[in-house]
Amino acid sequence: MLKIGEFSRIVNVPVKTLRYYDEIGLFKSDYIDEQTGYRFYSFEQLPRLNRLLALKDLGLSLSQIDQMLQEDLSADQLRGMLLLKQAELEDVARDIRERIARVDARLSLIETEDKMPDYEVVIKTVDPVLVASSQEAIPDYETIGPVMGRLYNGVVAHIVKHKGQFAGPGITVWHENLKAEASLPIKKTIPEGDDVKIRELPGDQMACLVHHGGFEGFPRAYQAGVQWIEANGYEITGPNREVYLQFRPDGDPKDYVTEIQFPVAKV
Amino acid sequence: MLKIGEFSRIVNVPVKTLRYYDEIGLFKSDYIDEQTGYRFYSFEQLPRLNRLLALKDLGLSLSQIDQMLQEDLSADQLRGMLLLKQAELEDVARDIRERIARVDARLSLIETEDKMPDYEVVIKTVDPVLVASSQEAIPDYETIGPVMGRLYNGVVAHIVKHKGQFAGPGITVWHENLKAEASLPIKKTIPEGDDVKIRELPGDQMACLVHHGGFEGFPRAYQAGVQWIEANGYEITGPNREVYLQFRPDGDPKDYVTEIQFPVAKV
DNA sequence: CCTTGACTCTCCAGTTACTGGAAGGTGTAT
DNA sequence: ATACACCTTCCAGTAACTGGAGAGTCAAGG
Repeated sequence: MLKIGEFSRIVNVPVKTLRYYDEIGLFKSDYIDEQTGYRFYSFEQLPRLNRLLALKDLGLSLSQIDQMLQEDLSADQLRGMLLLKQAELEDVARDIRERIARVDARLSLIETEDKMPDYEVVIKTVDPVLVASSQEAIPDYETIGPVMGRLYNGVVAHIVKHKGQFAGPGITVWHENLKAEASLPIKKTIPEGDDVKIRELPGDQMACLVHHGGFEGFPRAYQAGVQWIEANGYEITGPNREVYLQFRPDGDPKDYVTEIQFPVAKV
Repeated sequence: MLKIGEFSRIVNVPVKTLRYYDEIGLFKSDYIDEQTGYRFYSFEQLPRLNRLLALKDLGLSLSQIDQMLQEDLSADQLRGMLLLKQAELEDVARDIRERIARVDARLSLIETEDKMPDYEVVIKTVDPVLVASSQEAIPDYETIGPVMGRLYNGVVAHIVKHKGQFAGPGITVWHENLKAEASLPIKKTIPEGDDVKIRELPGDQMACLVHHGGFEGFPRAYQAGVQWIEANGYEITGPNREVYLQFRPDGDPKDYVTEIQFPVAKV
């Protein structure tokens, strides 16, 4: 019989930890002196503790270990739990690799610009949203402003006409060949019009960045977004969007806030 | 101004989390209605939150992020923190890889034996220990018993003669060519004898396994140890040891408990 | 004007696997 | 007798939330 300190030295597990395992019932002392409360351990307990430690080394949680230490588990059950853990570890490993890549990307940005990047890109999952929208190809860059104004005015008019309820800020979806889809989220569906369609913008994983200020700053923001996507091993999988979080046609462009979203997937 | 729920939807961060960040002072709401206690957020706060989220994506802790969000950090300081994090992530990645290897090894053991292995190997750091020891080459396997008996008796006699204090169970160190060193830990140093030397067994990282029963079972235990060491990417770096945790010459061999230790290093 | 339902608030508890410390009892060597 | 190491229990703290209770707020619909 060994006192807790002696046992601790043999198995190289802190006394506190042994007491903790005792408390949660994972590894009980062999015998407790009723007078003093001293815990005593025996050599017969070594195999169980060693198995416990080996399983802990695999990264299993204490409650999983508790299960695996039950005597009556079949080899198949053991295999199952280990396979599960294996998959989990692979996930974590991938995660860490991606993290390292992101740190590397940020470090090289700091090297070139000598400060934190101007735009922060975050990946988030965007929910599907019901919108009324109208689209049109933009002939050239100068006409973006007027055409967008016309499109949004048309959609607003259509929603108002059918007593629809607005549900959020405007979203422009940029299809190929400079075709812009001006959409406004609505709470419930309403009839379609000649130009105004009702549809659901699909939810997706998006790389998002926020631009503060007028539209003249968009090219730099887009560039930052595309750069990040490339550096972090994603690829663009569909039309990108602009969400006009803060915008009024008569407001000061300095106050505009726009979120630019690119649907992405890991390469 | 946005209520917490609206803001939460835009940034895709749970309301609870925003309140938590507010509480710890990492990301305060812009304004709080004194009447109702409602938190209000503004679009101007988006950049800070996005930077926060981006840094969180790198795996930084909230307190590290808090530091990095200070305005007055130089590019060098930022670089330093990121480099630190990078190194830390590399460590974690290595750790995970080793863990995966251990899980794989155990899975293949289960495949072949259809149950948990008989011997559990754990890596632990063994402290240096002061011993009195005596060594001798063993001519062949049959004579191990008598020779070891003679060696240990000699060491015991020497320690008793010099009034040394025993400090733990006997340890046999197996040097090359079947040379056995019978050592007994002592509390304080004592004079050496003709055959009995005083020395410190070095501390080391050891792969350890515990064998219950008589010495006839040692070959299987050794085999299990060596197998594990190979399968888990370690190599043996010195003479292995046997620690006789429970042993009496006149006892029942079934009750013997021996720990076999191999000094190892990652390949 | 009242009700309903969606939001919001604060406060408390729980999560994991321990770790540290305080206050007090025990065992052994000098 | 007295150090001193060792043992006990109990409480608090860690990181980053998450869940729930109980109560107050707000806007829309009947």
